[in-house]
Amino acid sequence: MGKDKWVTMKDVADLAGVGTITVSRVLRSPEKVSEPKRKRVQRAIKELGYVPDNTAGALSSSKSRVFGAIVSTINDSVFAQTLDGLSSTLRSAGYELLLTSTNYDPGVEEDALRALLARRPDGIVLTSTSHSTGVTKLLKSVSIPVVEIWQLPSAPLDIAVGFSNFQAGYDMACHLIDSGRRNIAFLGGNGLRDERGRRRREGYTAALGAVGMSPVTFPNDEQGALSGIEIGAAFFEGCLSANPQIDAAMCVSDQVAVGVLCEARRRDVLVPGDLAVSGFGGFELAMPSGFDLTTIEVPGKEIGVASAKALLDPEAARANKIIDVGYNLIARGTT
Amino acid sequence: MGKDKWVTMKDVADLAGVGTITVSRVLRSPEKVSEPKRKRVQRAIKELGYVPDNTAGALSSSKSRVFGAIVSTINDSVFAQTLDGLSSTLRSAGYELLLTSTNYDPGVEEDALRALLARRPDGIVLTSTSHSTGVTKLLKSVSIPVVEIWQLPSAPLDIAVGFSNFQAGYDMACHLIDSGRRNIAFLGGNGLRDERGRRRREGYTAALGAVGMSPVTFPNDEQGALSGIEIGAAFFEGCLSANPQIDAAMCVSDQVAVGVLCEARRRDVLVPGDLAVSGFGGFELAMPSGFDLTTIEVPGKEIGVASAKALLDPEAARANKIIDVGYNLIARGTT
DNA sequence: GCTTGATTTGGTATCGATACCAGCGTCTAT
DNA sequence: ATAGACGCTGGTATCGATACCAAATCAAGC
Repeated sequence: MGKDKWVTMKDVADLAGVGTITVSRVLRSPEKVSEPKRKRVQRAIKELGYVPDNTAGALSSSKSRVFGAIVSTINDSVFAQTLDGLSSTLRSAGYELLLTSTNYDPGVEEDALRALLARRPDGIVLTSTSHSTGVTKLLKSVSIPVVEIWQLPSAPLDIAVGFSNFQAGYDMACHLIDSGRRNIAFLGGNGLRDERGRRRREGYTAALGAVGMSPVTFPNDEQGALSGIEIGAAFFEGCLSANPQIDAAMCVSDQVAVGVLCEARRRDVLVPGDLAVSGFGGFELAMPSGFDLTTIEVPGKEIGVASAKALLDPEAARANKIIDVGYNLIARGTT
Repeated sequence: MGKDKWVTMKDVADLAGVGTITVSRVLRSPEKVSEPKRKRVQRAIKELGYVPDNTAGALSSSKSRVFGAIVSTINDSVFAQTLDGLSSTLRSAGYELLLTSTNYDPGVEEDALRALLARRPDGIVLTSTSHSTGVTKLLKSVSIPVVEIWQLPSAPLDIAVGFSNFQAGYDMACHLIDSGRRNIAFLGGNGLRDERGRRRREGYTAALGAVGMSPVTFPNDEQGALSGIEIGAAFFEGCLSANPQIDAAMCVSDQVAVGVLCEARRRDVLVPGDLAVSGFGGFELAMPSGFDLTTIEVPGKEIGVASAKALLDPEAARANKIIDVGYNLIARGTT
């Protein structure tokens, strides 16, 4: 498998006839090196196929040029967009991303964080907002920027980028109420693990309360293990057949909403005539050429890009600590 | 902001009254340290809140305990599953994952690879299979395991984990032919960037050729910029209205298939009566409670897990170099 | 009691880059 | 002509952990 040894900076320096520090400068601050030497060093780098060792650089400069990210799951298109924005913005600034997922298990967050900190990252991105005391303590003892994303916490540890899930839930419920619905059920978002979904549900409850309506409860309300689309389908069994007065299904996600829509078609329930349906996320299938689903579109990629900027220039970001990227309620054919 | 200095191994050693090397051993090979000292060291670690510095460790042991991954895009549910499997398997073995995406731009692959190599990873995972000469040269000059995933190359650089997209396309086309379809169109997978989709299309062409049928071509066949669901919807404009004899739409992905299904409903085209539809990927919406879509289910997570195992034990994996995880053709209601 | 061998422990050099500081040459101002 | 300033360059110490080797400890066997 090729040679076992890496070319070092010294090799390059010797070939170019300069000191190692000059090679280092050519890479990190070329403007400080005279034209002829710079050219010579660059030629030597190319000739030897030199790839610098950033771990060594990190040790001596205590700047790792790496950022760490802890996400609840990669396997969700909205997070994926965020990671995409984060990773490409960081990379074009010469930084790398260390990725860890907790799979919605808060117990592993501290371990994951320790493992990340062991790489001495220049900053950290977290998706969850309620942390164990161990995690909070670790984060506070560290002097690097910490960015919490997606759910805006009331008191950010350092910097937060996202939007209010509560407000989004509130707005969507208002939209359904305004369009004449009177018996609105909320589907999903009751698992302990999905904090963001729970907030949306809370917003829904609050909006109903504000106009004197009360949430529709139904037995089959605990579907932790089901996938989004199955929750949507199961809704008809547990809820609609028992509570035929329900005229709107406000879903915690587009996936759940699509599950509802698929099952509605099978049962000849008219949407939006008999039942209004709304989603959350703004993913591809909600578009007019797909399900034409009323949903809340979240700027996932923008969250990633904004977080990256916050990491790269924490001082500027700390000026207003909370960066609200907002969301768009898009009313379409299903309501 | 907290304090600016990290606790070092020496601090722990001093508090516990041992040498630094003993602390190192407690962390890396506890069984080599006597019970009392081990306990003492562990208490000191806890008391000081010591977090080891792996960059320093990497430098002296030349083992970074980090693996690098270069993917075409994070923003695709199948890759996300793979990354999930990869990252969780690696993490439970004490390794971390450095993630980079190329956004399907082969031009950035070499840069991304150089950046990864600068972190001296213990191994690398790549999604694409056709690399530039620069990339190939770099990978060959390196003595770490290189795992190519998803598309199985004919001659792997080192280790490959995935399945044959060609064969999958072939099988699906056969399924459609066997169920009596005679005019089968292939949708998508014609972009230059999506190599895996192209292979599926090639399998389709080959299967048709084997029974003396020829591919259905249609004008609107170049939809590089459209999203999957839009390609599916556009199909009706560019193809079906002009070629009404078409009786099957074999789609490069589940997303495209869903686009076709949504539009078919709008136009009252009967599925599978007038038109058979098949997808690829086996994602959530293809399930019976969703679209009940005939599709090819790919074990995305398993690819991630198998790659992780290959990285962790390259010698074992090199025994058969190509690890075919296979796929499942699931015939459902749309064909 | 003393040797042998296994086990446990610590000192020191080392990994590859960068920080810091000193030295050199060139240029300008006096 | 000389002093001071500035741009460029290189030597050496350093970052924090681990490898390597040697020393110390302990148990068992004669």
